[in-house]
Parts: sequence; structure tokens; C-alpha cells
Amino acid sequence: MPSVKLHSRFFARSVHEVAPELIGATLLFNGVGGRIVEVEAYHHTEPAAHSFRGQTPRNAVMFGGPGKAYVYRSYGIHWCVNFVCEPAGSASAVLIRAIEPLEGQTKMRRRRGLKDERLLCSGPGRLCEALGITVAHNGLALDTPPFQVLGRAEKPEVVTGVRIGITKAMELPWRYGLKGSRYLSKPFR
DNA sequence: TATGAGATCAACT
DNA sequence: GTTGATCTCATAC
Repeated sequence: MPSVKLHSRFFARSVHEVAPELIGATLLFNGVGGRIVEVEAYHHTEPAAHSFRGQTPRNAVMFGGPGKAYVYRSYGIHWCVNFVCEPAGSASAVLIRAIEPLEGQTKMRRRRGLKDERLLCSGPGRLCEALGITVAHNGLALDTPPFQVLGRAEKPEVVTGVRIGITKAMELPWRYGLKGSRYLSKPFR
């Protein structure tokens, strides 16, 4: 199956173009990962984005230009990974919310504690735990090991909806998913 | 199936 | 002191 590595050029566009195109792409971290089935776009002009109020130590990577991983701690417990998009300074990113486990399932299971395969990577915190992504990887380039992001071979059917778990800008339909996937963090309505 | 508590930290009021 | 781009487990229906 032909897959092309995605470079920073791919990410240097609007999050609204990049996010739907990431559905069906492959994310690997040290060779472990799978097919991206759910993402959300966060634009700096909108209050749900971490960059909305300007730069802080936590979100600095968002301001450094496209093609990097932005990793932050969620609820003091979990890690979540974003792909930074748009030109440098735009500070917008795509949150990777769920993947379909394909490579390194043994490692993922071990890290996750032998959970149901369906729950291995179906959520932003879950997938970071399964792949072993932490803040130690914040700011790393997405086209260089340990990261590997491969473009999809064919265009899948993409569904959209409102974003999950936020209390600001709840009306924006900037959640994208692979239609019919059983690995979504929540079904699309 | 649904709701609630707890874990625990960066940023904000 | 409160909130949040979350998840798990316990208890109730």
C-alpha cells in the first residue's frame, strides 16, 4: 500500500484543510501506532484553543511553526498530542483524538494494561499512553523519528461534528472522523 | 446504560 | 481557589 511521508509543507496550511485530510493517515511513534480516525481543529482566534490568550510556557510550541508535535498534560493526568499547523505565529493545531491500532499492538496493550483492543487508542489520552508519547516529545518534528506520519492512499468518507469535552466555542463543527469506524472516542451524531 | 468521584497540574480569577 | 481539548472505576437504574 503506497504511503507518502507528510512533511512540514503539508502542515503549513489552514487547520481546516489539514484536519480532514489527516483522517485515514497513519501515525507511528517508534513504529507503534495506526490509522488516524478522529481529530479536532483548534484555531487561535477561537477561545477553546490553548493559544487563544497568547503564549505561555505550556503552549510555546504552537507558536513555533508547523510540522511539530504539541504535547500537553490534560486534567493533570493524561498527555494529549497535537500537530501544529499554519504559518509560524498562527499558533493553531489539530488534536489527534483516536487511532485504529495497527502496529505494535503488544506494546500498546502492555502500556495500557491489557485493555480491550477497542479502547487501546480511542481517546486523546489513551492513544498517547498506548504509543508512549509524553511531554518529553513536545516540540519534536513530525517528519523525523521517533515520529512518522504517512499520508493516506485513498480519500475516505469523513464525518464532522462538534468538538468533545470543551465548554467554549462548543458550536463549532471542527471534529472530524472516519465514517463508521469502531475506534472513535465517541460516535458522531 | 447512566451518572459521579477521584486523580493531579498549568493557567487563570 | 477554580477550571479543564480526560479516563477509570464504582455504584445506581
